[in-house]
Amino acid sequence: MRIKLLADIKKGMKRRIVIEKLSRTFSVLGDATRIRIIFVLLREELCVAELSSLLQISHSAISHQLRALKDLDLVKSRKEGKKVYYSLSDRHIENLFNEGLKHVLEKI
Amino acid sequence: MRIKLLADIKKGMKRRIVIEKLSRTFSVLGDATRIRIIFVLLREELCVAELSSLLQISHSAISHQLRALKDLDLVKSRKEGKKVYYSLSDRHIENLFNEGLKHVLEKI
DNA sequence: TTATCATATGAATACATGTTCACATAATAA
DNA sequence: TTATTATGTGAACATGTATTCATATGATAA
Repeated sequence: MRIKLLADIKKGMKRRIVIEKLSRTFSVLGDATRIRIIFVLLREELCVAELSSLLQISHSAISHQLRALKDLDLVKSRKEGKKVYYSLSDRHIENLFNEGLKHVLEKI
Repeated sequence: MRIKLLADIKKGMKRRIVIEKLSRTFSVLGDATRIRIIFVLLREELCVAELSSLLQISHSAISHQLRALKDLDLVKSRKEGKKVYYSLSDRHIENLFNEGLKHVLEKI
C-alpha cells in the first residue's frame, strides 16, 4: 500500500456534511418517478394535478415526491389560488441531468 | 389544466429505458460510501485494500460497493498480480460530481 | 503440493424508501 | 356557513438496499 499517497488523499477528502448532502442529492435523483418529474419540469412549471395527469401517478404520490425534491432544493413552488406550481430551483439541475444523460446514452 | 401543453410535453418524454438507466445511475451515486469511493478515485486509481484503509470500511463492503459502481459503468478495474486496481470509467463522472457539488455548496 | 494474500460473493439482518389509503389543510365558490 | 377543489401528510405495507459474516475464488510464494 502506498501509505504516503493515501495520507495525501486523506487530507483532500471532503467534509462529512458535504458528502452527506451530495449523496442525499444524488439519492433523491435516483428514482424513476422523480426523474420523470424533473424531466417535465425542465420544459415548464407545472401544478400537482398536471404532473399527476401527465405521469399517470396519484396526486398523493406526486405530492410526496415533490416534497422530497423540495427538501433537497431541487424544486421550488409558487402558489396561485388553490394551485401550487412547481419548477426547478436552479440551472445546475439541468447540467446535472445533461451530464447524467451523456453517461447513460454512451453505454446503452 | 393546460391539455395542449401537456400533450406536447408528453411527446418529448424520454423512453422508459433511458429513465430507468438514468435513475439507477443517480441511485448508485446516492450513497455516502460510494460517493467517498468516487471522490478518492478522482485523485488516483486504488486497489481494494487501499480503499478499505483510506475509508475505514471492510474489504467486503468496499468490494460490494465497487461491484455496484462497476455494474453501472461508473468505475473500471485492472488486475495487477493479486491486486485489482479501480478507477473511474470516464470523464463524465467528474463533471457530474462537480455539478452536484456546485448545487450542494450553494445551499449550505 | 500447501500456505498465504487479495478480492469476490451469497445469505442474513437491519434499515431505508415508495406507494397507497385515509384524512387533514387551504383556498375558493355557493 | 357549507361544499368543492387542490394539495399536503401520517401510518402502514411492501420492496429495496448496505453491511456483516462466512466462505469461495484466484494469484503468488514456499
